[in-house]
This record gives sequence, structure tokens and C-alpha cells, in this order.
Amino acid sequence: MKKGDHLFLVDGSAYIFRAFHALPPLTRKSDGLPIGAVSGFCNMLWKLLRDARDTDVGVTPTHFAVIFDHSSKTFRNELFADYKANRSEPPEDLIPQFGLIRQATRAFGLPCIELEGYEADDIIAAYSRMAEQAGGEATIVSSDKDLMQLVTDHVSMYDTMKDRQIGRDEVIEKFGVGPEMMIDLQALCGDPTDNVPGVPGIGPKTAAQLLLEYGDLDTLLERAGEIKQNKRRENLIEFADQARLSRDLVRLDVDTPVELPLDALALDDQDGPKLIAFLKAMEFSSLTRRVAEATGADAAAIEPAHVEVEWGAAARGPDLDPGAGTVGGESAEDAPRAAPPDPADAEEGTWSPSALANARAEAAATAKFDADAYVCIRDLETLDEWIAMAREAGVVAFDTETDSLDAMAANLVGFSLSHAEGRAAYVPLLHRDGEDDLLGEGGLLPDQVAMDEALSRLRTLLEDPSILVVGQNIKYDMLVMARHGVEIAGFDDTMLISYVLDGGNNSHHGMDALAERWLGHTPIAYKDIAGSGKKALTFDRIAIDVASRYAAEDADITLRLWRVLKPRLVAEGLVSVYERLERPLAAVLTRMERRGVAVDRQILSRLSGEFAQKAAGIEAEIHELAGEPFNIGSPRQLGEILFGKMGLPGGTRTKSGQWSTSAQVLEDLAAEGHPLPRRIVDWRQLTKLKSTYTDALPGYIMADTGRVHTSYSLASTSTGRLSSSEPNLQNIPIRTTEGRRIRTAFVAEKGHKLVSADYSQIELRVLAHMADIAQLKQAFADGLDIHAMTASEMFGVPIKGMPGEVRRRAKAINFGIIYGISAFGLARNLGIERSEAADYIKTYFERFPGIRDYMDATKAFAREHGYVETVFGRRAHYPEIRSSNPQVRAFNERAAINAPIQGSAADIIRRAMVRMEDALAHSHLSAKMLLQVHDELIFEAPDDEVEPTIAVVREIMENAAMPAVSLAVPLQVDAAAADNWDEAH
DNA sequence: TAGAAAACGTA
DNA sequence: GTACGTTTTCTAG
Repeated sequence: MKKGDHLFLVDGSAYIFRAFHALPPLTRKSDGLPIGAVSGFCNMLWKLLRDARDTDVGVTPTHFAVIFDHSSKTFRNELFADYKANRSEPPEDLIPQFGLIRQATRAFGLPCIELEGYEADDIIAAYSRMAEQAGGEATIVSSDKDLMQLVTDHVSMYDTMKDRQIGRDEVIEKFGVGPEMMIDLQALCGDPTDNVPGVPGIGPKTAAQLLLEYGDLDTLLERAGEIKQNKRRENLIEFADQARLSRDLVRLDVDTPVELPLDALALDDQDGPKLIAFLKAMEFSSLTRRVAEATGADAAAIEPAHVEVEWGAAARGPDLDPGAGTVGGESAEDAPRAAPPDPADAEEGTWSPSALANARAEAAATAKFDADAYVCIRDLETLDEWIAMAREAGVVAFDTETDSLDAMAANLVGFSLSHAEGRAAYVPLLHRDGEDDLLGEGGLLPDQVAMDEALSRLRTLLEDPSILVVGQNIKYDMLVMARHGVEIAGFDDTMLISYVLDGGNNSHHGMDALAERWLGHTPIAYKDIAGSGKKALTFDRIAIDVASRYAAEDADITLRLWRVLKPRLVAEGLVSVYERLERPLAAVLTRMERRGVAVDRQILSRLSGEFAQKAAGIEAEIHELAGEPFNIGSPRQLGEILFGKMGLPGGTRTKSGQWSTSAQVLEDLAAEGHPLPRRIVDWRQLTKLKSTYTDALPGYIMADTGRVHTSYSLASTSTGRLSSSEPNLQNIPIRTTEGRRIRTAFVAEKGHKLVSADYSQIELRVLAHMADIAQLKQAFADGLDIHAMTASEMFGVPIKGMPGEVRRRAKAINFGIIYGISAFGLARNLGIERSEAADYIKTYFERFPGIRDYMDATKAFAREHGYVETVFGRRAHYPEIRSSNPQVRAFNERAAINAPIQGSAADIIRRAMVRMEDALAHSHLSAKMLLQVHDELIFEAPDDEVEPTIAVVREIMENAAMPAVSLAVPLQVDAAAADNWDEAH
């Protein structure tokens, strides 16, 4: 090769995929062979060979090669095992075309180059570099951004579909940096399609901006500490190594040991007849004619070539998971044998709890997953065999697959089972065709197990109390199954076990995170099989073989997690927390969620109208006062009006430097006599009530029950509280009269009353017990007003005739104590100077020295152990309490002080809930527990059972800590009944 | 379209 | 000062 020569390098593998998707689907030869991509490929080659001068490239090639990926494993997999791990199977119609395209290349008389262990991109990198060094030029026929790093003054790219040459300027135009920075840019952004991790939160725009500022990746990572944006800085520091790894993954290897020398790529004239024979075989008549004209060959005289078509695995394209065969059809006997039993199994019985837990963790961490071993059960006989095997094992992981995340609305689409590691099966029940019919519903696919038969078989397994059913977030599966008439009897929940063991260490106990952590395995992500966003498929639309792998894997993972986590409960002394506070509550909550609460649509609708009218009036006033219309809901625009246009004194600024327009700030401005802020506060209140409650709640009323079914999370708080969502029924307004009206829409059904029972001052009582404070215990024993008593102790004011303001301050201090008080926070709450707040705290600690001792002891315990405990032994972990950052440390200290108090109270109400159903039934009461709001339980009771119900409820709640803990203070429960929640509370 | 920020509802 | 979840706006992708 010499100066003036021009090498064309066609990225064959990328072209195949692009042509397949860009060209009309279902282009087939007369015998049905799909040839759309081959057709596009041949037309492109012919055009480049004949008319390259007329394209945007503007030169005629002297050298030419087509490069392909060889196999799925390359040297990059050594750097990072998961490189391109999320590539999915190519479409079925594309598979035979991989081989045809190589044959086409040869028919054109062009070198067809691939190399084991390297990607096409590496070979292209090597040849383009060689051409440049030889004094020639190169054009890479591809538009893949991964190749842009190769662009130089002598190497450019060419996008055939857009007839556009991509040189230095075009790269800069698209990415904001030159080709020499592309490697660093890709290292920062990562690439989801190739599973290159990058740095979270950084996309091409941010990456370009950072690189232009710092020059290159190494400098950027070194000086990451200088970056202003908190999250961005932290991510760059935390994921620096990941960025470097990503750089190694995206950097192409210009030293790839290519086999053919550059000169072997020199272009010869086409062998017309050979090419025509191939084109005729492909039935590309117009291209055949053009080639015949150009080469002067007689097409009619040429016989079509014999073309080998490979449909199977051998013809598969690159970038496939080698284990990505289809699942399905195998019977239990055909399934591969499970791994030989763990030799430790026989000995396990004699091991100490922690030795067992450690051994299980170690074994799980190195275990292999084999999706090909999973079975798709298509008939009852096979299902019966699997149920028999589960029965034999005594333990079975079970997972439902449905078409909704809302367990009350979900239809059962299928379920999976696993009775031994690596042995899992999926049973499709209601998968539908991907295509919509006229009703917008696909037809039911064939060869699925009949629903009623499957349920009756499942009942024999799941309702048998001698079988342990293991689930991950099993409350969901229990609710779905209960709606299908199946009551799961004995169960374990890996999510709850993890929550008990590692609450606070890992804030999230989802299966994917647990699998990653304990099994070193990344499960198939739902979005990878279903897509995401608006066009995400529901599970019933996912092809059964794909669904099968996904669902069976979930059951396999769940069983493995159970084997790792369950022994830790014993080893770490947390069995009773799990058995008394978590496991039984899952069943209780399932029933509460299923029951739901009646909500009166008319009441909400009336309120919505009222709120809308009032808000509209206020809105007009606000715009009048402001002198122009603006979006009141936008704090930015509001700040602009208040502090810019009107020149009011800005108070505090938010974290991001904006003027704060919080209610607090607006109240302060209102107090100074400005009319506008008051109106804003009023407007915000009304729009909040309307959008969050009166408008949103009706949408949660289920058509078939007329009731609202919230979903409780058992494992999402650090302290042991529950949380409620969709809708959140733990934050229904009560403080303002307007807000309270929303509670009137929560009603009892005809002939019933709502009974509300709430603990009085439970957290202060818990504190009095835990910190062992004599005055507090006495005050509670005597039934005194605790805030008045605190004020009296602190300020020497008699309780009788105490001014409201004095009591209010003491109340704020009491709450402050529970929250791990700081002078800053107390001052802000009370609207007083920090020094004054500090004086209050000082006085408080002088009067209650035991509280200070308790707080110090709690902090010391947390620092030493990394966790704190409730009176029932529940742990909340605070690993960051040892942080060298004073702010982080102080925050963790306050949280660690609060957690045992809030958590013990949460444990108490959990215990009450666990006992409540039996207690009511035992007293022949039919009242049903509906809701829990941290210190309050709401029931629905028949009118004539209200009094005895309240008696039982009060009895259970007040004695809930017993006998595990005998509190040094009495618990007091206030209860009332009425037609709606507002009046009952 | 997804996620962050700000605001605000509850205990 | 603790613990949550939802809504709206706005920005970056």
C-alpha cells in the first residue's frame, strides 16, 4: 500500500444488525428463506465497489475488506466477565443470514476477515492504523460510535444509510469532543448495550463537558474532588476504578495480530459470473441485472450457485450468550441432574450455627447458574412430577408471575418452583400472543397448563403445613394466590430474613441486590425481557421461553438465598425477631390489604370541587398581587416574583442555592405584614389536598370491591416501622380542619363502624422505660400530662394554670429528644435563637440527667457495634456512624438515638397486630383490622360489637409488649368508634 | 422519559 | 433534630 491508496473496511457484523432492522421485515426468498439483510448488504457492497466516488466519501477504493466478529468471547471478557453479557438472542429470521453474508462477501471476491478472541472493531482498528502508517487513507464503513476513536486526518468513517462521511469535525459535532477523547468519553458514559458500566449519572453531555475541562480521564479522576456537584463528585470518586475498567473495555486494540498483510486486501476486478451465480441463488434480480451489465456477463447463461444455509446454533451470530438455548419441552427426566449433593450436607447437623452460616455463604458465592437446566412445564404430568419432588424435599421456592405490580389487580400469568439448587421450573398459564387482535388482546398461546388444574395441584403443595414455601417478598405472592383461592400455609420470606439480618446495612432487600451480594450472580433484569417505559410488555406478553428462564431463575435464586440467609438468623440471635415480628405479620398484612377500606367517592368529588374553586380564587388574587400571571406551583418562578420582582427579603436558601419558598419562610414573611405569602401558603394547602388526596384517592378505588387497597412494605424502613404506598394511607391529613375533611371520606360499610385505637405517647413511654427515668415513669404511672410535667420540671411552673406557650415549648423539647435533639433543630422548630435552644437543652439534661446518659450510651454502643437494638432485639445498622465527616456522623448519631425508640414502638404495635386476629376471633367478634398508621390501628366492626371490640383491642394493644418485655410504664390506648375515620379518631 | 429537587402530608 | 411516600416542576438524556 502506498500514498494515495484507499482502504475500505466494512464492519460486517454491525451492518447485519443494522440492515435487518432498517430494511422492510419479512423479505424472503421464494422458499421462505429470509434474505433482507443479505440483500441490503450486497447492494451496499456493489455500490461501494462501483460508485464510491459518487458518495460522500468521494474516492474509489484500492483495498477492501469485510470484517466480522468471530465469537462471543473476547479478551474483554477476561477483563470483565459481564462484558456484553446482556446481549439477547438475535431474531430468528436473522440467524441464517449470518452465514449467507459471509458467502456473499466471498462471492464478491472480497477478503472476509475474523479472528478468534477479537471483535471486528479491533481488526478494523489494526488495519486502519496500518493503512495510515503506510501513507494511505482508510474509510471505515460503519456508523458505530465505538469506532469513532479511530478517526484521524487519514481515517474517517462512512455511514452508508445516510450517505454521510464522518471525520473529525463530525465527531466533535456529535459528541462535543474530538476522536482522541472518545475512549475517555465512552469510559465515563458506559454503554448499556455492551454492558460497559461507566460512571453512574454521567452521560455523553456531562462526560464531554468534564473532559474538556480536565483534559483526560486520568486527570479528571485525580482531581474529582474539585467537582462542585455532590452526587457527580461522589460517583466519580466511588466509581473511578469502574471508569478505568470501562476505558480498557472500550479501547480498541490497534495491535490486533491480523493474519493477512495489508497488501492482500488489494482490490481485484469482480469475477462477474461467480457473483452473478450467488445473486441468482438469492433471487436478487435487479442487482443481478446490474452486475451483468457492468461486467458484460450473460446472466441467463449462469446457473444459480449452490448456497448452504445454516439455521442452527452453528450459524448464530456473534455476541450471543453461548448458553442461550431455548427453554421448554423438557420433562423432568430429561432435565440435567442437579449438582451432586453438597458433601457438607451430611455433616451440617453437627456444626455450630455460625459455622453452618459461613459454610453456606461460601458455597453459595461460588455456585454456578445454568439457565439451560431450567424446565418449562407444559403439561399436568410434568407438573405433578415437580410437585412430588418438592414434596419430597419439604422445602420449595415459589414465585408468581403476573401482569401487574399491584397484587390486588394482578392476574396470575404463571408460576415457578425450585426444590433444589439449580433445579427450577416455570409453569406458564396465561401467556398471550404478542400481536394484538381486534380487542387489543393477543390470543392465548397453546401448550400452557390449564389454570384450574394448576391451581388445584398447587393447593395440595402450598396449603400443606408440612411443606415450607419460600418466597421473596411473599406477601405479594400470598395475596395473588389468596385471590385465586389458594392459602399458603407454612412459609419463609428471604426479603424479611435479609431485613432482620441486615436492616440498615443494605437499605434495600430486593432479590436482584441479594443475588448480587450473596450469590455473585446478576439475575436477568425485567426490563431486558420486557423493555421499559410506556411500551414495556406485561409478563403475559413475554414469549414463554424467555419468560421461563426469567421466572425459573427467580425461584432458583430464592431457594439459594434462603439456604444462605436462614442459618444466619440462628447464628446471629435474630430468630425471635423474625418469628415474632416479621413472618406472622406478613400473613396479617396480606389479609388487611385484601380487605381494603371503603372510601366514599362522592365526598371526595365534592371536596375536589370546593378546593378547586377556592384555589382558583386565591390564584387570581395572587396574580393580582404579583402584578402578572405566573406558575405558583413552581418554586423557582415564585422565588423570582417574591425575592426578585417584589424585592422581599429572602430567608434561607435551598441545597441547590435557590431561594427557599417553604411554608416556614412564607409564614415569616406573612408575619412581617406582606399579604402575598399568606395567600401562597393557602393556595399550596388547597392544591396539595386536591392533587394528593381528593383527586388521587378515587383512582385507587377498586371497581369490584369499591374499596381502597394500600400496599404495606414490611422491609423498607430502618427502624422497623411499616410504610404504606399506592396509596399511602399513613399520611392522610388531620392537622388542619380543611385536611381533616378528607378523613370523612373513609367510611365503614353499612351496619358497621370504624374503630380507631391509638397508643398515647408511646415513644415517650418507651424512652422512659429504656432510659429508666424515674420522673417520667412516675408521671406516666400517675397519668399526668407529660409535656406539662416536663415544663414544670424544667421551668418550675406549676402544672395547674400553665400557659399554653410554656407547655408547647416543653412538647417541642420532648419530641426533639426522641429525634436526637440538636440546638439547631430545636431553634428552628420553636423559632427561637440557637443559643436559647441550647439553654433549654442544657436545662433539660440537668433535670433529666438519665436521658443524657442514655443518649451517650446509645451512641457509644452504635459506634462500637455498628448497630442499635430495640427492646425486642431488632437491630438497625448504622455503618456510617464512624464516618470522618462530622455532618454524616452527627446525622447517624441522631438516627441511632431515634431508632431504638421509634423501633421499639413499632415492634410493640407489630406484636399487637400479630395477636389481634386470634384475640378477636376468640371473643367471637367479627371486627376486621383494616389499617395501621404507626401508633394507630383502624378496624371495621359491626355496630352491635363496637364496645366489646374496643375492649379486646385495647387489651391486646396495651399488653402487647408482654411477656417478652415487661415495660416499666403502662401503655395507654385511646379508642373510639364512628361512621368515618375523622370522627373515630 | 427518567430522575432530582422542592415542597408537604403523616407519626 | 427521627421515620416515611406523593406530587409537581424542571432538567438532562
